[in-house]
Amino acid sequence: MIYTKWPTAAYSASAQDIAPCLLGQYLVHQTERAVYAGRIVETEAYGGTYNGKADDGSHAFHGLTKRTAPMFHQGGIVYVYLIYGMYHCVNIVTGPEGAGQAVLIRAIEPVEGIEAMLENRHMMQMKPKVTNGPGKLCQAMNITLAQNQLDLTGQEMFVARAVEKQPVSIICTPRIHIDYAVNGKSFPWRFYIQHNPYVSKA
DNA sequence: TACTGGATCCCT
DNA sequence: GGGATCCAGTAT
Repeated sequence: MIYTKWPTAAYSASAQDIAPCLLGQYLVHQTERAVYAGRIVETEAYGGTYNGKADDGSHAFHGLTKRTAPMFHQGGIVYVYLIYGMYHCVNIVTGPEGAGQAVLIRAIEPVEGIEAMLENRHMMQMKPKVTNGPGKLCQAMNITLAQNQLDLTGQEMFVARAVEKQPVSIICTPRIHIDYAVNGKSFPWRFYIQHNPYVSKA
């Protein structure tokens, strides 16, 4: 499959603006073993402010640290982190240098490399649970800390344009699993494609 | 040097 | 509803 890569300029806007734009686009990870590609169906924006309140649900809220450094990079790189000691989450860094913003990819619909995805997930047949969650899609697409800070203008990982054959409805809700965030808990920064079976539950 | 808890997942 | 599993961040 031929993919048209997003240009650097596409990552200069804020996370909350880019998060819904990523829906329907392809996330591609090219490895020696397989080319993984998935249609992004669910995202969450992190960082910045909403109604004048800082996003205390973001890793960037406490400032630049060793772990969160990629979030403060200029938009257009990947931020991968280890969660609960056993899973990984992949984010698209956005905005100008120092902004501390990123879009978490919460779910994808497998497009290419499906056999390898099933192997990575130890599953025998295609089901939504293969990639309907941030940890699941990373395991399926073999995304680990080895991919942290990758430049999205490179060949290994990138976002590709996709033309939607039919218009899709985008739903906007508060984000998931950030009850610890006093302010950010209610920010309407989760976006997903309505009725898509690969969207995570909750 | 010790402690705490998490942008999750899976099984019970 | 709870356990797995480990490291960054924070407190001693």
